[in-house]
Amino acid sequence: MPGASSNVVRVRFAPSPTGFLHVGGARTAIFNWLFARRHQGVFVLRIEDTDVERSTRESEASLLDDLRWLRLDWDEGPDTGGAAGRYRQSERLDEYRSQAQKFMAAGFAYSCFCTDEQLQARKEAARAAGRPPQYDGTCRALTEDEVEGRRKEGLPEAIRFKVPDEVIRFEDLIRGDVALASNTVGDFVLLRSNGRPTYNFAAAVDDHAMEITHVLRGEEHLPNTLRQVLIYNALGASIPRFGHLPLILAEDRSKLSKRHGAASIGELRAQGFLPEAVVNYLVLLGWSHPQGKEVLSVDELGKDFALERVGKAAAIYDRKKLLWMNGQHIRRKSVDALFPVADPYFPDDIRSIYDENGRREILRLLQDTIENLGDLEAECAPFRSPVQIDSEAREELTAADARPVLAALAEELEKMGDELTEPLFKDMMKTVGRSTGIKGKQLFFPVRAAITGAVHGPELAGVAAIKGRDALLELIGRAQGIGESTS
RNA sequence: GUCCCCAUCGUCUAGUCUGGCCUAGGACACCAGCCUUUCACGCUGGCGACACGGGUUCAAAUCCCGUUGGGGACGCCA
Repeated sequence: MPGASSNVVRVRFAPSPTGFLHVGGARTAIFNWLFARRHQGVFVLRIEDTDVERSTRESEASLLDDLRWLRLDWDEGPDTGGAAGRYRQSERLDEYRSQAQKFMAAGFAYSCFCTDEQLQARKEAARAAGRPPQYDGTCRALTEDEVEGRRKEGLPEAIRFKVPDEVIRFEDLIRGDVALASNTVGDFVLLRSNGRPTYNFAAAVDDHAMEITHVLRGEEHLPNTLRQVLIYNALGASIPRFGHLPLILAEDRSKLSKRHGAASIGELRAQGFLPEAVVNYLVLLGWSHPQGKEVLSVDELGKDFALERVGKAAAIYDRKKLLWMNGQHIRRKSVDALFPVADPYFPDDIRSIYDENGRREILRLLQDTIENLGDLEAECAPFRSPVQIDSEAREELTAADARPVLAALAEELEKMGDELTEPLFKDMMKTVGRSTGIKGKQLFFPVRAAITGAVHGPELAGVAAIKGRDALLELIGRAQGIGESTS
């Protein structure tokens, strides 16, 4: 595919399949995806599984799964094929090996036979002496004979890049002019002694082979960018544009990592966050809409997103605002659009009591109150069977006014046909109020307590209509029993 | 330790490039009130920041320098 260059924007998201997708990675993926969208470009998904020990196919599968859930569709990737053919680095080993050989031949790289122990010892010594713990170039000076000798001894052989002494300058899409001195890094490994490439080598070789035009990634990669540019130079290739995104930090201001609670996308999904809310929230960590809009649809984001409005300062991940954002998106959806995604979050007992229409009605009632779909579990309490009566509700049922109110309501219910609607229930309550002379909270609390088991909850008439006459009569009967036994 | 990056309300941010319109705007959270039979939703209001010190300038949140603070990177991890 080299040679097929054109002006299309090509970006990539290149996770390593060593764990779950987490908000930091997701944010990087989102920015790349949005950038591709905005420029009618190509979004490439590449799997960086060069670490044999830690990479797993399960992680890869869950990564793709989370990406799909976020609706970040890729144009080229491990499952789609594409111009580059292979999008897993483990399937591209021949590329890295042959490139490493070319570097050796051209004098850009050399063999290294240092052992882990030696490396470790020198690193500690350097640290103790207050020097940066970089590779000291021991094997750089090896003669051809010495190299041959070590090979014959069967020593493990790695290939290191001969870092030239120079200053790399480039215009970062987000941070502006960046100058990085190559003497801040030692001769780094290109090919491990097990024949696998390291991250920096594989990433640079692939970004070049896949004709990536813009590399958007977290700021922690700035030192890697230096190494990768050096490789690009050795390749004789022109470098892509780089943009280093500000980091997402945990509440304690350290880099957000797996230890920091529910920061994995999978968990957010399990808890009932909507993908559009997660995307919306994460984009706002570092980017702001030109008109200051906050609640945005994915389409709006795709239309208005631009790197120019991405800031440089790290941002702290705030779950409270994510929750608020999620509530906003839940409320924006029509019940019909929300139902398919919300339905799996109904607890099993509710599912067995109410059919699809029943659950849809419950959702309609709860849509304005919940912050995430996981709240459905708790908010469904009034609809469970049997209804649990909490202590506050119990107190209401033993109040003096409870007995006449409940009796009158039961009487009204007995008189009606079987179709109980919200307006009908409201009328009944009016009638009960008139006949008993009780009004306001004294009128409503006992009824609420009897039919929902709590003094707080969704709109009473709505609950009543969903439950229906027979269930109501039964609940009232039970409540009357409680009122009498305790009074 | 060395190198690099960053710096506006507790948090996300607008404003900074192109100094004056900034007695610094919005959002989350928090507090109060309203709405409501309740909780929530919603609405209204309140609290709350230009890290500090020097310059430059008629004028600085905005430009420059320093200090402090925070973060990241220094792997045969990515």
